[in-house]
Amino acid sequence: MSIRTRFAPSPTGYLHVGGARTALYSWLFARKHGGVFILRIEDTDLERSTTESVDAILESMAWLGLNYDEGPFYQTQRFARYRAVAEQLIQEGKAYRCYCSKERLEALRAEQTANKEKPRYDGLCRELQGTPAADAPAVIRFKNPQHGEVVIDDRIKGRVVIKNSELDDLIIARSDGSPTYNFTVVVDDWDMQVTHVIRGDDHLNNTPRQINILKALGAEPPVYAHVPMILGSDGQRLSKRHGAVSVMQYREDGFLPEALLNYLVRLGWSHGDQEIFSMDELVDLFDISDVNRAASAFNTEKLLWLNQHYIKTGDTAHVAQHLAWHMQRLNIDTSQGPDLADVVIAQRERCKTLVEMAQNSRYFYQDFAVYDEKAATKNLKPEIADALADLGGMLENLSPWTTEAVHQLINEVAERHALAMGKLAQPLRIAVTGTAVSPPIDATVQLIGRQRVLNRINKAVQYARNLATNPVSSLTVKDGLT
RNA sequence: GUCCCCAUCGUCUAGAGGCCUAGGACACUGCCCUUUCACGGCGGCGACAGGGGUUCGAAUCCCCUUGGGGACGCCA
Repeated sequence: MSIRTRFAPSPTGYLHVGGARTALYSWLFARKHGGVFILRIEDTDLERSTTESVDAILESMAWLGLNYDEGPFYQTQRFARYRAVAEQLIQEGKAYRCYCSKERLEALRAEQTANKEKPRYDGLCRELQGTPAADAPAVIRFKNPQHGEVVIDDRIKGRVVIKNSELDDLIIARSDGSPTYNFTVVVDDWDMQVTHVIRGDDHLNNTPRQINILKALGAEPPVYAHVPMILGSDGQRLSKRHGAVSVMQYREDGFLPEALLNYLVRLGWSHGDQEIFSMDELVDLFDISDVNRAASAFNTEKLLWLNQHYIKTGDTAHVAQHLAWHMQRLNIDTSQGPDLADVVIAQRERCKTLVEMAQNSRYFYQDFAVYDEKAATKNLKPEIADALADLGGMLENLSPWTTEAVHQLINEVAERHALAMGKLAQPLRIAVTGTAVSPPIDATVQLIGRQRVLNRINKAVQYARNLATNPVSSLTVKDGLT
């Protein structure tokens, strides 16, 4: 029998990193065994489910590259099926209608809590004889076994035993007829022939109930693997106050999907000392039973390091493609200027995120109106004006326009003016980029292009000379640059 | 409160009784490289939660304590 796994998010929000990791583990496990990966949308909570959330989840999965073989299936489209199974359970005496009011249940819970007991349904309607008014509102409860125990041979947690006396008769259908989570999961995993349920360990407690229902249906329970949760950097449950938690937020913050994936897979799983994994390697090396049992804290610093690694070593065209998305978000038109792949090559060693790269690459495509004040004051002094002007003149006729030629020219001009390389390079950097930080100056000049460089040098010469007579008002370049 | 799960550097982890005076990675930090910022190279700092057992020998097995996390809904 071939392996079938599923990822079953509820569309009540975006896809967060914990869900993404669970999806990744399920996906990897299916791929490793040549199995099937199913996507199922658990939208039975009509109040909180939204189509926006569905879209966000689908978009996140696509961005991560976690493709599914079947689905997405929507539980809201399977209500008839759940209803039929619930009726069948009633017919077989394995479930019953419960007429207890919410008020009664609340009072029961309050009493049990006061007595320091675990709040549970007391089974009042379990043995109810005869039917109250036909239209009396009723929920359907599953008749959970009252004795014995349930054994889960979890692939991650190991053997977990729960006494049936700890469980109660859970509601499988609400009074409006809609099915509840623990029931839909069971019916779906059964119908979809899921062989391995890989999910967050917050569901470990639900598992014995689900196994009991499965058994009542005469179904063979799947193999379970409960993956530990991801905590925030402070060891607390991950939430918005920890910063980014949604997959799409990481996209917006300038992360590459392969970096996020690599980070997530290593959170709770490892293969010796190896840190960097390609997806192909993961499909080969990953095994769900190697996942750690303990929860782990999300650490953005390490993600950043991985991101930079992939920016630095990835295929430039690939990185450029992702960079283009960010350039567009910053409204930077990249049609007039250097090839983005060349910008990636120039910038890749000094950026941890693509947002950083995009922001620091503006000057390749757009003119700037002001200099970084500190840098300009320090470097664009009157005494450098002549050398800069000289360099501008030389650049005007430089041929060929290559990084090497630019480099050589800067050296020559520096020498002619008795300046150390850096004494000319830094003013030039401010002149052409407006800031004190950029890729190597020769490559920067080459990429910006001759015309823009000449214009900017002219402005800088003006600025530097002006500084001598009017140090305060000349802090900005008034006319702007072309 | 009851039940369930968990416990190695700040963080992610290696470790499946002797190979461990506990290894790697991120972060931090010292030096080198260097036209800026970086990249890179070589070092440093830094952990087996505590207590009992079992054993010739325990980070590794067992028990207790402590500390985290989860579940206990007509949410999923």
